Formats: sequence, structure tokens, C-alpha cells
Amino acid sequence: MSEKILLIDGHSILNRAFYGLPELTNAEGLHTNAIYGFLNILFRIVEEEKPDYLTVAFDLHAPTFRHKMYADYKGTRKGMPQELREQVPVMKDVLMAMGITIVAKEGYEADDLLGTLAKKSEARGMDVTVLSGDRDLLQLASKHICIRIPKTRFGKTTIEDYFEENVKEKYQLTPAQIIELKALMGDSSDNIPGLPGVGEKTATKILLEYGTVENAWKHVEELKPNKAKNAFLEHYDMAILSKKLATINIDSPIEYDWESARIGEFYTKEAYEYFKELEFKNFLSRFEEGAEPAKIAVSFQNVTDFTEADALFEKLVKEPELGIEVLREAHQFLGLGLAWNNKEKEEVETVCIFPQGFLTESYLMDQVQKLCEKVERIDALDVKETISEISKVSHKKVFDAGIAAYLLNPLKSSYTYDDIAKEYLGEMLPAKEDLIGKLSYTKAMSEKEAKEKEVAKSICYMAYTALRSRKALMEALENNNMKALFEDVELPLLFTLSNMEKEGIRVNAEALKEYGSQLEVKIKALESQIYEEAGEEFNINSPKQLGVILFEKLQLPGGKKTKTGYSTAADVLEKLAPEHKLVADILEYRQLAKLKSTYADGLAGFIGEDGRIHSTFNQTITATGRISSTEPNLQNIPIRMELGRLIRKVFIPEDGFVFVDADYSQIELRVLAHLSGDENLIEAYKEAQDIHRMTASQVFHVPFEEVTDLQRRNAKAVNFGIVYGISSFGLSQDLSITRKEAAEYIENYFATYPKIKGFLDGLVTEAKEQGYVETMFQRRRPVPEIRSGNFMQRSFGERVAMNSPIQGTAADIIKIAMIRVEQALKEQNLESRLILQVHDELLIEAKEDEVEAVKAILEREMKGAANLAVPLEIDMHTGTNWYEAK
DNA sequence: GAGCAGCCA
DNA sequence: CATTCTGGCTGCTCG
Repeated sequence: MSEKILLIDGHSILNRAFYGLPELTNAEGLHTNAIYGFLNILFRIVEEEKPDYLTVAFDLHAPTFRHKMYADYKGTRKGMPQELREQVPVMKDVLMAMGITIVAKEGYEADDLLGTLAKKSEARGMDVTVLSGDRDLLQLASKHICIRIPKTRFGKTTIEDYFEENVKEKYQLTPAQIIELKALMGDSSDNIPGLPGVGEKTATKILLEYGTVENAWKHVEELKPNKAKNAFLEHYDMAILSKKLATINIDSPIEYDWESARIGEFYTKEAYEYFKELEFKNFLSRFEEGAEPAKIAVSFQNVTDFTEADALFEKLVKEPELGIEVLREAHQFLGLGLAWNNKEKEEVETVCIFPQGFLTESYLMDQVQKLCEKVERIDALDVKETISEISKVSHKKVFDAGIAAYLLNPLKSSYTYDDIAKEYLGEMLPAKEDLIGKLSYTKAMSEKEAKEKEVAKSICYMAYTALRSRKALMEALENNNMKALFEDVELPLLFTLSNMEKEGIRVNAEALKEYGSQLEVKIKALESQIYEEAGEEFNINSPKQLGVILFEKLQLPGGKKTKTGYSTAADVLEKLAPEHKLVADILEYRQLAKLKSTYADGLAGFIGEDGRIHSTFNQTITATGRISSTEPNLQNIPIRMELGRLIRKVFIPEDGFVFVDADYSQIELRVLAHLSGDENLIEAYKEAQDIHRMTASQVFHVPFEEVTDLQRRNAKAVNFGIVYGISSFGLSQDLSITRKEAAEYIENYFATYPKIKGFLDGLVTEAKEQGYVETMFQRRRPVPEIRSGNFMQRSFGERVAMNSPIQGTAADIIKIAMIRVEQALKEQNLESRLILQVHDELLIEAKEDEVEAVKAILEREMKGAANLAVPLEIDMHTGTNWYEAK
């Protein structure tokens, strides 16, 4: 196999990274985004291609032979912003520290050096890859020289590969003709003049016909269109000059030693120091040896003996602080990890215990419970998973590292021990993946894999990280003003959520089954009807097959929409439904199929032995501070359509109990009124019950009583839109009106409530300036997208900046209400319990003789959860099932 | 596993 | 010139 060389166009890749990534600086204020992006793509390509040699070419800040030919020639380094310019020397230092060869030569551009090295390497029989953002390099492509051009779309970087044949496919031209193309078209980026009036289309046509600029000149009288012919006659000299400028010199006089460009160890000590200084924490994990080792125990033991374990628990009870990990996967207990400080040795000791023999799960859980009750301070990555009888433990003594890390950055998809250790302790711990690869813990523990040791390590590291990271995380929370949010809201809430999970909600399994069967019958009937109407059998659940039937076979209007094919979404089909029975049937089929699979069958699978469904409430998922519900999701049970809503009848209280359901009335709009301080909106809330009607009356200047249904509907949509970070486009889509009309609605709205516009604009500015926005209770949402150069991303960032403080404050308020409600129920010794939260709604399973007390608690605690400029109102209902109580 | 679709606040 | 209003979860198909 031939050897491989990777050649990189340094400035071009830095440039792309600089403009493609959000601003990034280290503690010293040095901009680092271009370097970061460069390294990212470098690592990716090296991992992908595994080249034997590697060289990066740079331009020098000096005139090249091209400047001598053409005074107006623009070097690549002209007009480089300071934020990028300062990164270039650092980039070179980093590369050198990584042992990567750099080439640059006075009088030549990086392109020329790359061209020279590419051709020479090819002549030596090597496979060559040239990485650049510059399409000029396509002229170098051949059978063995591949030009790779990274493209960033929607935040994802894809790489286009060009061998000789790919260039032909894309441009219909040979690589050599790419030079001719540039000579004719010109290139504004380096100021190479082209022929006026000749663009890519005309140039390609001419080249397909005549091959080269010179040959076209010989047939200049035949050239078409006339514009091109005249341009040739007038500017032929220019085209010849441009051709020379565009031609990459493949014979630059550089000294180059392939052997010294052979790839060695990137991850040197010097490189490590650089990465640390630049704060590239993600890359640090690549350094196995350079990293600071974890300050972990001499031995982390694996206790298997019962007597030994018992003695250990006896000893640990006396510790002042413990890190505990109870590892579960799919509700299955896998192992226990403990960590404590050994003061004499100034070390942390850890131990892992797997369930086996006399060390049963229940014994171990009892011991953990005892430790949690007796030890002064308990730290865990996920306290809710750790403590079984949580009500016997005070929230004041626990520390949850996962929640702390979530508050500090809610955008991460998970909060693993290695990430937390790296970020807050500056320690590199082997991650789960490093220890057991892509396996699950359960699989790694199986006889086949026998990776108990690695799993044990992982478990120990979790307990270790929980214990050690407390101080750093608390300090970070204090620095960000989130100590109160953490201690007074999130930590107590964890206890409430744990109790809710443990209580669960009772389900009438038979009724659910019956509901499913009824759906089944209707689905079967619809299915055969649809096949008949379509004239063939197909999979109705496949949007792909359905699209073919509707838009090709039956030729219905409404062609393409999605990336992969036709859109068959409900809003598209609804427009067609009135005229085609098939479409109407498909919509009904979809509705029923959804109800059956997700709700009827789906929920049935979650009913436990106690006849109740125990959902999981996750506290570290959403970007705004809401909680989420999984396995099953009980926060999206149907309500809008009657047929779906009927499912709620299977959710029932225990005998002797009833449901009391309370939901906040338009909490987000009230939060907006408060946060913006808009007097008109505040006044509107103090006066009117029906806020959407009031909005309509004020925005459309009609008396309250004369507001039409349409006006109210429109006002309601605007109200929602405002909360979501409105755009005229979005509103127009929602209301099926033109963008112009939508823009007028919005304008009228802002004219009616003048402070709201200022408030929302202020949030966008705030996000731009500090990189994040905050809720009323100092919960943060970073908005990295807001500094993006990409319009779509930036617009998204702006909407997020407007929505997050509103949605997040509402989330804070109901969290506070939940804590208060639970506390009140406990204080009054009631048996009634909180069992569900659906963003603005709380469901209580209330003992029949406690209903009045429960109602009073909900009323008081929900309304009193926050003190806003407008009253917090709730709607409350009771019932013998969730359908009735809503 | 990605993409689509559809359910909720 | 474009831009498709926030935040979630699950089920299904298909490569």
C-alpha cells in the first residue's frame, strides 16, 4: 500500500474556522476559536485518513511573485481582522509543539507550496490529500491527489472530496481547466480580474467548446454570446494575466524532507501546556500521560466479603463526608461506590461493591440508607438515584454534582464524572468509554465481557468525583449567583421529584386495554379502506411510501418539502383532505395509530406490579429549567382532541382518594408582564379574566365586548408568539396570513405594550454582550448561537434569548410551588400527595376528607410561590380520574 | 441512528 | 437574499 501525505492550507482552514465558530477567548483574552476549529478538523482528518506524513503550509506577510506581476493583487493576509490575526502565530506554535512540520516561503503563497509538495509527493508514489477551503486548489486534483474542502452547514461540518473525476463531475472541466475558468471569471477574493459579463455559466460553455483561453482567442469571432466576444476582444491581455496569477506554481524552490514530516506523537508535554493555556478542555483528554493524574486512593478496592463490607460500613458511618454512587441501569442495580477523604494520607479512598452472595441489593441499600442518615455530608452525581428512602434525609446535607453542573451549563446532553472532573477539578479521569468502550455497564458485567474491574473503576470514579467536586462546583455556583437557586430550589425539589416517582399514578389497566382494542378495530377498518382508495397495499406509517402514493401515483398537488422527499405532515395533508377522501382517512388513521402505539400500548407496558405507573422526572435535561418526564412521558398525555383526551379516564386515584388538579393561568404571559414592567399589560391582567380578548380589544382598538372570535384567536397567537421570540414569518405561518399582515399585528402589539419591545430587545443585547440570559431567580441559559455569523443560527439565538427568561422563570416558579405544596402537606400531616407536574400544572392524589385542605394549600402555595407585579392565578378542579379533574 | 411525525405546555 | 415561534419525548421506518 502506498504511503499517504496530508497537506493543509493553514490560513484557509484558520479562516474558515474563524468565521464558522462563535467567539471564544481564554482567560488572558486571547481569541482562540480559529485555532480550536483548525485542531478539530485536523484531528478528525488524521483519525479518518491515518496519513503517514503531515505538513501545514502558511502564507508569509510579504509580497509574492504575483504582486510583481500585478500590483493590485490581494494577498490572503490583507484585511484580516485583528481577532484572527493574533491567532496565527499561536497556531504555528501549537503545531510546532505537536511536532508538525510547517512550511512557508517568502515570495510564494501557501497554494504554491502545497502544489509543489502535492505533485512531488505524487511523483514519489504517494497518495496525497490537500485540505483547504479554497477551490483554486482543485487544479491540483488527479488520480492520487485528493482535494478536500470542508463545508459548514447548519453547524455540521461535512467535507467534499475531489479527485480528478469528481472535479469533472461537478464542473464539467478538467482540473487544469479550473485555471482557465478563473482566468475568465476572475476572483474577487484575491482581486484577480475576470472578463466583464462572463460568469461561471458562460466561461464553462466557452471552455467546453475551446478548451483553453488561448484556443478560444483563436476562435474569437465565433464566440457567443456577443458580450463574451467583445469582452475577449477588449480584455484578452487581462485574461492571460489572470491565468498566470491563478496558476499554482508546482515547482516552488523549497527544501523539504519527507522523513522529518512523518507523523509522530502529537500529544507532547509542550502541546499539553498550550492546550491548557488555550483552555481547550475537550482536547486535553487526548493526552494520556501529560494530564494530571486523579488524586485517587492508593488502591481502589473491590469488596466481596460480607464481614469486610460490614466492618467498612461501621467505619464509614463516622466519616464527616462521603461520596456515594449507586449505579443502576434500566432500573437494575449494578454496583455501589463509596469515596471518602483519608486525612492522614491526604488522599481519597474509594471502594466498589457489587451485589453478590450475602451482599444482596437490599442489604447494600440498607447500608447506604443508614450512611445517608448518619453521615454529615453526602455527595453524589445523582442523589435521586442514590437514596432510596429520601424523606428520612435532609436536603441540607446532600450535594448533587449533576444538578450543580447542569445549573452551570444546562446545554450539555449529560453530566458524566469525567467531564465534571475535567472541568471543575482539572483532572483527567478515564471515561466510561475509555474503560469499557461502547458497551453498557450491564453488558460489560456479563460473563462474556467480564469487565468487572473496569466497571468497578468507573463506579469508584463516580463516587470520587462527587466527593471531590463539591467545593469547586459550589464556588462556581456562588460566582454565578446561583447558590440560592441550587440550595433553595433544585436540591429540595430533587426530594419532591423522588417522592413523586415513588408514588406513581394509578392506572385502570383493563380500561386501558379496552381503549386499545376499540382503536384496533377502527384502525383495521380504516386500513382496508385506505388500501382500496389507493388501489394498492402499502405501509401507511412510512412517509416515504405514502408520499409516493399521494404525490406520484395520485398526482395530488403539494410537491416537495423535506430534505428526503415529500412532506406528509398533518398541516400539508389537511389542505388536501377536503377534496380527497383518502387523505382524510389517512389523517384519521394516523391519529388512531398514534393513540394506540404511544398511549394505549405504550402506557400499558409501564404499569407496575402495584398497578401504578412510575415515570422518571429528570431535572438536568432542559435548557430552560423545566423538568422532563420519561419512561413514560406523562407530560404529553393527549388533551386537545376528545378521542385522545379520553385516555385520561384511565388515570385514577387510589380508593378513598380523588384527584385535585391545579394549573397556572397563562403563567408565561404574566411573567412577561412582570419582567417587562409594561403598565398596560399589567393593568390588563388586573382587570380582565380573558387576557386574549383583552389583548385583542387593545391591539385592534375595539371595545372588549365587541371583540370577534377571529380577533381573539389572532391576539392569542400573537401572545404566544411574543413568548416564543416572535418573527413575522412564524406568526404568518401560524395564522395562515401574509408576512406583511403578521408584521402589522406585531407592530400593533408593540405599540399597545411599548415596554415589551424594549424588554425583548434588551434580552437580545444582554445575550450578545454576556453570552447568556437569566431568569428571575438567576437561572442561566447560555446563548452561544447569538454571535454566529450565520443568519439562521443567530436568529435562533435571538428567539432563545427572548424565550428562555420567560419560560425559565415560569419553571422556577412552579418548582418553588411544588416544594411549598409538599412541605405544607407534610406539615399538616396529610396523606394526600403530589404525583405529577406538567409544566404549569400540579396533580394531587388527595384523600377524600382532605380535599378542602389540599385545595387551600394549592391555592396559597401556588399563588404565593412568587411575588409578581400581576397576580398569579390558578384554575382548579377535582375528579375521580384525570379527565374529570382537568 | 437519523429523519419524520405527532403528542404536550 | 434568506429567515419557517420556545421547550420536551416516543414510535415508526429505513439505510
